[in-house]
Formats: sequence, C-alpha cells, structure tokens
Amino acid sequence: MPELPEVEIQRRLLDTATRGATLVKLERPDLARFEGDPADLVSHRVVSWGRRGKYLMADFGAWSLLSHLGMTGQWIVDAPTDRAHRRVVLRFDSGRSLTLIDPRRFGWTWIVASQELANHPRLVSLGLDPLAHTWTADNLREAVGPRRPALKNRLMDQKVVAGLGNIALSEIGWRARVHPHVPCRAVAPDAWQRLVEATQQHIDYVLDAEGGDEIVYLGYEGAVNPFRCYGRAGEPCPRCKATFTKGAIGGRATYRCPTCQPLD
DNA sequence: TGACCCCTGGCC
DNA sequence: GGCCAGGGGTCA
Repeated sequence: MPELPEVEIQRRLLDTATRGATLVKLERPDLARFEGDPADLVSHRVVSWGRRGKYLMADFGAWSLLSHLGMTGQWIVDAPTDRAHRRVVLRFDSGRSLTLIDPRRFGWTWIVASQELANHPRLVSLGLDPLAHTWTADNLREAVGPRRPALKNRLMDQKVVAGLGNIALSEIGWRARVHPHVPCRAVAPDAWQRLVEATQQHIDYVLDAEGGDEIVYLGYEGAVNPFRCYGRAGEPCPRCKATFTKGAIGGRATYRCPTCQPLD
C-alpha cells in the first residue's frame, strides 16, 4: 500500500522523469475523484515534484497537481496504453508520459493554484513528517499529547503524524517494543526515542526494498509478506519466538508480539 | 468512538 | 459467493 516510503519513491521517480518538461496534454480516461481544470496545467513546465505525508505535489509554476494515491494508486512512467486501470495520463513535450493506475479508485487528484497549495484543506493540518528534521522524540511526544486513546490511533491520525499507515504502525510498534494499545498518556518516557528510531528503520527498509524503475507495493495481493510483524498472526516473533497475535484498534487489523510488546 | 461509505481483487 | 483488506472522509 502507498504509505510514506512508497510515496517518496514515486516522488523521486516522477521528478527524474519529468523535471523541466512541459505538459502538452492531460487525459482522463477513467477518473472520478478529481477536482480542478486540467486546462490550467497544459503548456506549463514541471519545476519539481514534492511530497508531504502521503501526498504528492507536482509544481507546474502557477499551478500545482496534488495527488493522494489512496490504497492502490500508482504513477507509472511511460506506461503502455493497454495497461489496466488507467485513470489519468499526463503527456509531456519530452515524449514521456505519466499514468495514474488505480484499481480500487480510492485515490484523489486535484489541480490547484500554487499560491493556495499550502492552505489546501488536505495539506494545511498535516502533522510531523518522519523524513523531516523535525522528527524527534520530543516533537513526537508533544504532537501525540497526554491523551487517553490508544497510541496507534493517534499515530494513524495524519494531523499528528503525516505518512504512517496501518502496516507501518504494526511494524513500528514491534520494532520499538511498544504495545499499540497503550494510552498515549501512559507511554513510557524512553519509548518515544525508540518509536522515532523504529519509524526511521521501517522507512529505510521499505525504501531499500522497493527501489526500481516501477514501484511494486510490498506485500500487495498475494506477494510474499516482507514484513516482520504485520500479517504474521500465529507465526513466531523473530526476536523471542513468542506467537504473534492479531487484534483490532480503531477497526484496523493490528499485529503484535505479546512478549516483546507488553501493556505494562 | 464506531459504523459506514467509496471500490476491487484475492482468498477461503 | 461472501468476506476481507486498506486510506480516509462523513455521520451519528
């Protein structure tokens, strides 16, 4: 699934493929969740591709394209026209193209004036970005706050931390040896630094595993499970050999090791 | 805080 | 043939 590391990989691929190129045509073969006027982008040049949390942002000068990939969205460089699930195609004067593939149509695409991008409703309230220099134990503890709800619920909230998803949070909880259901206000003082480092380790792991010309989402539909904890209920913990369990927090599947991640 | 919705493919 | 998965919005 496209969580932060997958989005970051795509940002790099898209930037390399289209920086400096001029958009000559925008086609919408089958796109529903779309806001804005495609004509605004045509004949403008790509300055760069950026990312905030799970959002991709293409800077076309006066206008910007904002893209959230939902669960199955994926931008592909120079995709063939018979590729399944094509939603949007951007064609450039360089002869290259970008195609948005999205089987489940959970992605969103917006065209907005660049001046207003920073205040876009989807971006304005985003929280800490784990790849930014502000990703520290102190900032994380402050952003989460001394609240009663489960830690995982807060970390899933993009207004608290921008970019972490359900898979990442099972992995991070296990790596940091923190119970996902611990109330935020009861998180041990030394756990925040472990959470910060575990997040970086998880992101690095995915970045390393998914580099390539075209991104393939780890563990997606039938692929071998590449994760240490997520999706491994009933299997032994690689650290202590206890059996991973599966529960639900906020309606989302949550995996943990009962020995490495005790509630106390 | 939980239920439900968007949608589709893989799995039992 | 039904259930489940996931991001994220909305509604009670």
